[in-house]
Amino acid sequence: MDKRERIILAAVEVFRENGIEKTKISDIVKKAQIAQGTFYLYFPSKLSVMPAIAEKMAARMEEAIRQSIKAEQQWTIQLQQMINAVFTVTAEYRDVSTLVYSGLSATEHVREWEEIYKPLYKTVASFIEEWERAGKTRKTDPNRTAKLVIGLAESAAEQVYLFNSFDAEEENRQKEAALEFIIHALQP
Amino acid sequence: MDKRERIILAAVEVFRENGIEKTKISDIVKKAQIAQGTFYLYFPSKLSVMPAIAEKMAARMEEAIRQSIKAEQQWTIQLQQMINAVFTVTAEYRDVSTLVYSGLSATEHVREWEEIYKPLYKTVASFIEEWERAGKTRKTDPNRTAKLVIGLAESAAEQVYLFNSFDAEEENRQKEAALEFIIHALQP
Amino acid sequence: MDKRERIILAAVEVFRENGIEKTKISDIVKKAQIAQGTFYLYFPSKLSVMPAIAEKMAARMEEAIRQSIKAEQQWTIQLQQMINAVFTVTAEYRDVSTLVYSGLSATEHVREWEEIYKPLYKTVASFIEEWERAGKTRKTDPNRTAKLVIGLAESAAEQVYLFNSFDAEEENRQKEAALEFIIHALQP
Amino acid sequence: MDKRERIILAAVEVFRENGIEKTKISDIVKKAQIAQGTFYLYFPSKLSVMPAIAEKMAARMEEAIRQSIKAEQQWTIQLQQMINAVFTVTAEYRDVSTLVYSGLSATEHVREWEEIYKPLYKTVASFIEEWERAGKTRKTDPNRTAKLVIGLAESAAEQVYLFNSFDAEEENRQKEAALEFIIHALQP
DNA sequence: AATGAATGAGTCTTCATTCAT
DNA sequence: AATGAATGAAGACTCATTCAT
Repeated sequence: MDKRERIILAAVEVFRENGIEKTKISDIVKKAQIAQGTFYLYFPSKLSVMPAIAEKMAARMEEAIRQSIKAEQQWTIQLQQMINAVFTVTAEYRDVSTLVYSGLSATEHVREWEEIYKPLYKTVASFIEEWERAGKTRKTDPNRTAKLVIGLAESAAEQVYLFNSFDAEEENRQKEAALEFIIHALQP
Repeated sequence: MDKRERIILAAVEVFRENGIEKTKISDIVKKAQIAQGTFYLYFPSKLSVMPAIAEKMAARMEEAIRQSIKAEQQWTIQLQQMINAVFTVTAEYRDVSTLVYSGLSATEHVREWEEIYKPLYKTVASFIEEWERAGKTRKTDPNRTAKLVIGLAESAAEQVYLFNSFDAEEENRQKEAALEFIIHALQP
Repeated sequence: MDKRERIILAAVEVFRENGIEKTKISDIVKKAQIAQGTFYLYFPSKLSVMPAIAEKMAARMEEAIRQSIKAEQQWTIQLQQMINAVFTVTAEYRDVSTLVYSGLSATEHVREWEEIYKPLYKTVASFIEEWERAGKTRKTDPNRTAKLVIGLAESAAEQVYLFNSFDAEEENRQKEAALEFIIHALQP
Repeated sequence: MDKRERIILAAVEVFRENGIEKTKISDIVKKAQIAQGTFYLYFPSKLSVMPAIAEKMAARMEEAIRQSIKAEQQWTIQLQQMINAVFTVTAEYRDVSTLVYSGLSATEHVREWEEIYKPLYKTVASFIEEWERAGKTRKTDPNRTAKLVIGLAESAAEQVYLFNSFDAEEENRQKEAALEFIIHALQP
């Protein structure tokens, strides 16, 4: 596999296991099964892997949303799928998501964040637009609303995954609460 | 000023300037104008300053909310004040809020997070409870809703302060969007 | 152009720009526009390029002296030409001359130094011999004197080129002083 | 002893033993009997010790000259003492002198070179001035002549110490040749 | 309680060298 | 002969932590 890809995947794993602070580049290369020096052919530092991880995470979320939603479904079902997707990917990247976030803001990469999230926002916005056009939900600025929805869902997911030792029941209650919250927020 | 206090304030500044990763204890003590060794009289490590920062931030938010809200106001006005407070404190702590968040999660301090946020959540929950009891808003689990509301407001605020060079107009539009979103989410 | 030649020329440039210590083989090959591995087909190490550079430099100096001096000229004019030649080539190789010098001495290539300078010394010595034989200058050991003369001229040149931002006036004064110094040193 | 001093002395020894290229900072600190990190409290890099060494060397030479010369001696004896001093110190710092020289030029410290040599030049110039005033030697620009004299003496010394395995006889012949050369160069 | 020079283990980072193409 | 991606040993450098003052 492509070395760059290997590094990113390994970094995600290692960051998750040890946290950013405690992660050594030597850990990453060990997991990626490449030589120490090879890392520096692709990334200049530990933190510079962050944008690449964020990109993967956002892409994953965008894809998860797009794939799980079917055109013929009710909008509330579609919204539910959306929330499920956000929860799933957030779970997958748990700890890491926050770390990535702070890893980005700690560097000069903040600007890239928006760029990275753009496709995700766009996909969600287009669904919301569709709902509004069909009169299912109230008129809003779909782009702004998309950001709010994703922000809310992520925040809800993080509250579950970050602070509670995993608890499927709690996870479901949180999903439901978020769903209900957003449904009410959007319905006409 | 009290040395502990000086350290916390200095840490906030330095974390903001350099990010957690790149912040050295020597940076903090330099900014705090104390000796290297003195740091250890108050904190055992760089990250252990985090809970103290988070505490300050959450307390300020809680206080800002409590102080800006008056009992006789309409619930939507109260909600608006709430959002204003969240935006104000998030702005004040901008980047740092994320850093604190991940700084906490990177260590064993995660548990403290909930403890720290509890008063804030409680205050907001009590307002929501009030609204629900008065029939202004629909019945929910006030505690869970409080978390969703704060999570949404923080997320909305971060989107403004982190990525856009400051823009008062945009800030207002974002506040308004969040307000409207939550009003619809909560109204009966 | 011949790759070996390209490497030598590139090395001179890079050594001058960065100094020996900071020069990487990767810098040399980049400047020479050849592949990293190609370097090793011609030289076993960075420092082993030194003798080749020194050789070029000494050869140029020797040639410059031989070509600029005409048999029928007065000995003082011949000496002046000699000094001019040393100054010209030293300027051309400025800093590098010192670097080469120390680059050679830093390794086991020291022995080669004398070998390399031998033709230059020999040429100068033969002129001095000629002057002495003709009774123009006092009797000395021509070989030893040749080394002193070249050493003095080089040292004088380095003082001009290394430390002063270029200054034609100063250059001339220095040449003149060196000339006068040597004339007095040699005249009967 | 002062740590900075310890580092400089150790560096001279180690540079001499291994050459600059092969010298590790760990070697220097080992010889200086200080911790690795302590080095960086005084010098930012290996090469930045160079100016300090050069300073010591120049100071040593200046002092050796000043101390070995007595006012009542003949000027030729004084000159001889001068040459002896240059030879002695050059021998003491042999290899190192060239390395220091190139170490300086390899960095941005070239400018410092003149600053460092200034006292030495000044001392020699004042002797030459004295000789000229007393009518012992011909009128010149004493400062420029001082540089030529030192340059010649150093160059002569290096030719002995750098390339020949030590040979007392050769050393004396070289000293004598240099002395005679300069005497002729300066006498009226 | 406060200091800050000194420490050295722990990492990062470089870069000469190799080797499959 | 030429290439240049990959290697990993070697060293540079950092920085949390200590402790004598």
